[in-house]
Amino acid sequence: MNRLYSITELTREFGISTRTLRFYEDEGLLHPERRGRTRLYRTADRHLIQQILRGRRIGFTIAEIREIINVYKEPPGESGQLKLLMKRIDEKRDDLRQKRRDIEETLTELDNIEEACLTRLAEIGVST
Amino acid sequence: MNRLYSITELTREFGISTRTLRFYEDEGLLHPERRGRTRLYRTADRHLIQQILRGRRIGFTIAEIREIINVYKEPPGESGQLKLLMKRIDEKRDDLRQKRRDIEETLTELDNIEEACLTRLAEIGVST
DNA sequence: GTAAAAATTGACTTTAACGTAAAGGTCAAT
DNA sequence: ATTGACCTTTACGTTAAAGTCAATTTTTAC
Repeated sequence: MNRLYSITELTREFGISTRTLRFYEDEGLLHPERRGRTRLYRTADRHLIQQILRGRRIGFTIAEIREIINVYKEPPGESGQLKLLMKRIDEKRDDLRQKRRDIEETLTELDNIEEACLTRLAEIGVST
Repeated sequence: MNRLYSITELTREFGISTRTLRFYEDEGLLHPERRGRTRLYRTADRHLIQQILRGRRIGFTIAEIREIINVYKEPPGESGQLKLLMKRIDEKRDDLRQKRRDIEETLTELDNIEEACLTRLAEIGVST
């Protein structure tokens, strides 16, 4: 399954625009091949896009996403750099854990609101 | 404990700027009292700010936060409105669940990267 | 081989969520 | 009465992440 994807094929699959994919390319997140001037995306690119979108959904900036990608591509070799990276990772992790707590709380809150809605509907006498 | 808070007191507590609090007020999220021209925040306002910041952390827009606040203030009385609201809530919930999955995955990923860092450090021969 | 559909680049625009700067009012302490 | 710490409003600036538009190619379909 090492087929090639066109840009619109991917925009449809992921619900994003061509502008977005080119923007990510300009930002150095993607490097699709070219046949002439036309972009051709491989499976690896597809995976990268999934990661990028996942990062985007949880509020990472392009710069942060690029940083993670780059770490995968070439992890730092020097011990100072490695330690710094680990510190940054720890911070990010705390961030994400806080976010997860926020989400739990908000989910509970939404449950409560919905409950109240149902009660209200019952009062009004509407069958759900 | 129904004391009053000044604007800077709250900015310090929450690590935000006065600009931000005034902005939230302009956006109709907060309505602190006034003594003369000076804003005075009550405990209820403090709680609201916490909710606002929580919403912000998980990526809600001001409009979405305002919407939630307003639902609390005056839940819709008409059945059509209620049903619409419930639909919106369901969507938001799906959103948040997706986000939670994204966070879990990313946390795992960060663990892996950190692991790799530790391995690398050991190779280099640095004692952590 | 030609027309329509799809892709390209480049430049300009937009939106949200504040930041920042100007220009000053208030009040307590020195 | 001056300093310093806070407070105010108004208004323009900034940044990230695309959206939009126009003017070309390029590809695909017939």
